[in-house]
Amino acid sequence: VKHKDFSQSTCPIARGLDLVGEWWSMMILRDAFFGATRFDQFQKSLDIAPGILTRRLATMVEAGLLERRLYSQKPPRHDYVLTERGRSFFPVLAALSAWTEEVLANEDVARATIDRSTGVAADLAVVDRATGKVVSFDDFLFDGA
Amino acid sequence: VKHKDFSQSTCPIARGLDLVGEWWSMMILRDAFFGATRFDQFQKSLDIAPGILTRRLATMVEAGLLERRLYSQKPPRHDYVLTERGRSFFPVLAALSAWTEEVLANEDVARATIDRSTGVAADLAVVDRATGKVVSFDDFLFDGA
DNA sequence: CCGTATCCTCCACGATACTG
DNA sequence: CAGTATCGTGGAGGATACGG
Repeated sequence: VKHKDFSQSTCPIARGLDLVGEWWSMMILRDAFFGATRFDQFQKSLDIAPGILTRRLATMVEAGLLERRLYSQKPPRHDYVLTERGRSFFPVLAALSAWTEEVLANEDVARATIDRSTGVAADLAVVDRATGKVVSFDDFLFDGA
Repeated sequence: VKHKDFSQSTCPIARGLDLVGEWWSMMILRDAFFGATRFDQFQKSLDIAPGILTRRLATMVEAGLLERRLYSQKPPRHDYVLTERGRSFFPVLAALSAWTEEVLANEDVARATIDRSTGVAADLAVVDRATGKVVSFDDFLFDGA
């Protein structure tokens, strides 16, 4: 029996984490956004055990984030390419990356060690498409109340 | 010895996940954004075991996302309130929430089960503050290349 | 080069009982 | 109400060997 199963949850955050919440998933997506498609590209870049990479790749294909595309008949070889759904996850990763950089900017030690080239964006904001307004926690509070 | 320790990683995504990557962390943040501050508010809302809630709360305080604030001397009682760092995580959660709703909008069964009130935003976009442009994967590709 | 198979470890999480 | 204490488990992740 699975510990956490939120595939039936009504909360979009829980459902989202159900799809990409495993630790390596986001890292694999990051590499995919950077152009990786081959098994060993992911493997070397992430320094991940091959067995667990196989598993993560499989669940992500199942979740519709990646597509397994045959590029060689014999021996059978596959590319793992982002689906539309996977590509649409980009803003989330960008937001996370931007948040971390913002947070670490205040820590002297961390600043020197952060490699911006592995980040995806510098300074991001989330806006409401309808109004064009920046979505902040304070706005959220007002709207919600 | 810890399995995954990316506190020294140079990748902002890995570092970010190191701070909020545990499954319940984001759910706790969600509740905090919705106004929860007391132990049992989180506990009942999330239906989480008290022991693990204690641990998650402690690590999140340690990570600087929450602040433990004494509101009663005897017996000693605490509020868990968002720090500035915690509040600044809001856009990430908003982006994740928006992504999930977008993804599930195409699934008939899911559509009926999603409760928008537990999401944080209807239709969001992530933009670059400097240019005001919407951040998409395709733009990223062009900029990167 | 692209994985699969196997075995192992550890810790996040679950359940429950209990206390000031 | 606001937790602490204890015990148990499954699965994510690790290491390595092997195969087409």
